[in-house]
Amino acid sequence: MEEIETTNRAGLVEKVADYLREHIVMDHFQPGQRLPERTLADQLKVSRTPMREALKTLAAEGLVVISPHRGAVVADVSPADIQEKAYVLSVLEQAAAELACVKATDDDIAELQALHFEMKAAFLRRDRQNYFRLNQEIHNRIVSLSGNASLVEIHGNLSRQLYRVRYLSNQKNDKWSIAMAEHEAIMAAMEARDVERIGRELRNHLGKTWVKYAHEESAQDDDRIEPQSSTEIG
Amino acid sequence: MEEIETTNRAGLVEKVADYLREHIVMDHFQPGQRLPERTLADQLKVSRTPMREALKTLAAEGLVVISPHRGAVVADVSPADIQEKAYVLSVLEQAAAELACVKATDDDIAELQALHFEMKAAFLRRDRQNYFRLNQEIHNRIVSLSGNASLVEIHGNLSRQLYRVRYLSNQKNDKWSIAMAEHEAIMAAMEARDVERIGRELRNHLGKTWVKYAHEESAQDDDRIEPQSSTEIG
DNA sequence: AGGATTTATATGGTATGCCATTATTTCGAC
DNA sequence: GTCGAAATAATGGCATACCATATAAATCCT
Repeated sequence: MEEIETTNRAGLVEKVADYLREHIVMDHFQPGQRLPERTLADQLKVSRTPMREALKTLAAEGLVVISPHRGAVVADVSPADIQEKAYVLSVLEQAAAELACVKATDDDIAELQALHFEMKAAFLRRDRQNYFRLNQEIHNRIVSLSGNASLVEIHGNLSRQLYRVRYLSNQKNDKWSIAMAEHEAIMAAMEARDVERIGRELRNHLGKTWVKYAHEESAQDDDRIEPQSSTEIG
Repeated sequence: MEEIETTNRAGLVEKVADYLREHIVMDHFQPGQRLPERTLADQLKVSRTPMREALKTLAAEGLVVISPHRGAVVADVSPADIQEKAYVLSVLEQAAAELACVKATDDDIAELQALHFEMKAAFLRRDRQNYFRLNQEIHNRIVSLSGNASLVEIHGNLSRQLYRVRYLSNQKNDKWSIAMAEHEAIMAAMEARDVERIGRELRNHLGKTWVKYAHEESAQDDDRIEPQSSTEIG
């Protein structure tokens, strides 16, 4: 069933980490669920060592929690945790947007707008999948345009920790139009290179779109994106 | 010479990580220096496994960089890196201070002021050691008072990454009085619970005190704090 | 003599075995 | 019958041996 290519074992821990991350993020492992290294290692046909290191990596990313002599469990992100992390994320994205607003080239902004219109297309088609993906890409792109590597890295980590709840939220969020309007405003501010305004819009946009949907999760189990990870990893 | 207590081996990786972190942060390992796991493990009388995991932990914290099949080296924090990280740190501390300004109890603020006056005492005595320690503690305390665990954690990581340069900067910084004045202003804003003002003051305070001292490091090797880690670890 | 190729050595990556700790289950006593 | 204690099973922590790769050095060819 689940197996990882046995030849070319270089970077095994990365593959295992990616695999586990995908499954955690896609909510195939419930929060609080134990991740016994021996069992998982056997299932993936790898030894315990890369599994241990992969779990440690995910622990550093905040997706799992490792307790001494207790092992690893999927991080249980409480509603309070989600709000806290979401707040930090909004702070980081605001800072990033302000930097990007100044440093981005016209081409960068053009590309951003292209993505924005792609997303709008997905929005009009009620294509949740692509809407979600493009939304993510736009936010990540803005952070990248800040030109601050540290900011990019920290934002990425935090974003991953919130990926699951954001994904689940997107599945049931009926306030697409509001989010779209906010995105329009953000893009306009970026185009006008209005630092003050983009900060305000971004801060306003985040923190209210999907936070309140926290922990209504697992309400429906159908219509999920299949991780495809077994094929990607092998 | 360097050895770790053989009994009570619970949490060995933490001890090893603490040991290495201390030495890196105290600049006993130069940036770019290789950290061969086998050699270090032998020196510390531990096996490679906890050493590997400790290095992985430090890599996650950004203190070392691990390249595939190349091993771990002490992270070389370039001046550009320092500025980037320092900027993110200032953003985080500003956000934290704004939260703390609202959420802190009167007792919290009183304790903060007590620390502030202790620091002022150290300042008047030209006691760099305690001035530095108290300064650190005050900043960390403010972040704690934000009540945002995620913010505390991320700030802590980033702060550790900058500890070395901040420490070295403190050794030669002759602009103590300016920093002190800024601290006074921050405390005043906190006491007045003026969110707007504390954000401004904090943002102003950080980013100019020690950033420009980046990478003038290793100018003097005397008058350092000895890590004391061999005794702490054992 | 200089450069390239090959080989040797050092170092990281992975697998596995043993030991310590913890959780669970069962048996006994109240 | 229930609560507690002890034993056993399950799991993580650590050590070590083996394998793959990269870097270096040395030798050979040009």
